[in-house]
Amino acid sequence: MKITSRFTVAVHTLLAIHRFEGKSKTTSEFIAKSVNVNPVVIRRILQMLKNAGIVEVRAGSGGAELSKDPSSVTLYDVFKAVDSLEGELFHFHENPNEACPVGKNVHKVLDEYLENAQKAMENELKKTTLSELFQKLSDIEFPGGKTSKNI
Amino acid sequence: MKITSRFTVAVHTLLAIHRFEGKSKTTSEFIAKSVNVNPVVIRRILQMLKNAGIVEVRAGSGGAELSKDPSSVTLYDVFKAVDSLEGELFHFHENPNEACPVGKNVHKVLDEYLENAQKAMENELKKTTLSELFQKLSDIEFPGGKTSKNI
DNA sequence: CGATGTTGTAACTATTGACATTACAACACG
DNA sequence: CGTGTTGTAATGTCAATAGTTACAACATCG
Repeated sequence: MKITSRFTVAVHTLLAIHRFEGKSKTTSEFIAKSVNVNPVVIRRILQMLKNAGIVEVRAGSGGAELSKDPSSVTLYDVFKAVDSLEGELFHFHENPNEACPVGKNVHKVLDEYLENAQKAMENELKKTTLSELFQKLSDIEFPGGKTSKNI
Repeated sequence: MKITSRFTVAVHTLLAIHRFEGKSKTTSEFIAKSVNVNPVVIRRILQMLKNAGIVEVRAGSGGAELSKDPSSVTLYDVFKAVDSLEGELFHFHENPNEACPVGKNVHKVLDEYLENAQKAMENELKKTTLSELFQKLSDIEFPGGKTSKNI
């Protein structure tokens, strides 16, 4: 029914990695405290982000960092990395009756529109990059912009 | 993770009600056979569609029919009627740590973008009306258009 | 090189929500 | 009135997420 919280946890994780870069070692435990979930959940998500080439994770020594320019990573990339809808956002009932003219054709009638709806959502996510999010967090934290990294 | 199959079942139901109008009594059992689910599932969905003012259901005598002009009912209306996301498509982790600058502000940073993504999807669904779907089903069933109702 | 802290991952549990199913009272209409 | 249907509650089943424990593999520091 809803999209997993993995997605927002992943974004939260990336925000934390950036925010505390050079300030704290961003271990799974550290991030877990900020998100308020079990560290294993963070490790699992870090793995998915790693597989998507978005972060580097240091086994042993601990901590994670971005492995891409944040202006080249969109919310969509993060979404795809962790929330594998395996393609489909909408969930079709499995076995419509092929002997019925409606059951036989529902897919042909509907699929196109459902696809478009999903794509509209995904395209919207593609509009936002991590660097925008970092900037926004910074703006919220330091309204004057004094301590912003971007001066 | 995914959107309930209730949505596609509901559309299927509406297609069936229209397709068999005047030809068969569209009881929950009849529709259930086309969709291939339990009749109770159809009754529940018919209730939700009724509450949304989209259909009339005849208790006792049986059957259901559209109570609105199909050109005024969009996929979005159906979606809202049966798949109560209670607002949110995306699912936020519950209790981010307020003591952490990231945990304290994730919502402020992210909400706007998530909302926009959901709205993009919903707006896409608003573009399609039931009458378009009926027409499309008819076109698929009767490619020549001979038996189409719209001659 | 060994102690320490961390990741990577498996295994198990708890919880949640959708859907299936059974059952039956309320109801409409011939 | 009898039949077939809806409306709805109660219960069962199943899949997926997330929580938790546990531990081997690994990196780094002293």
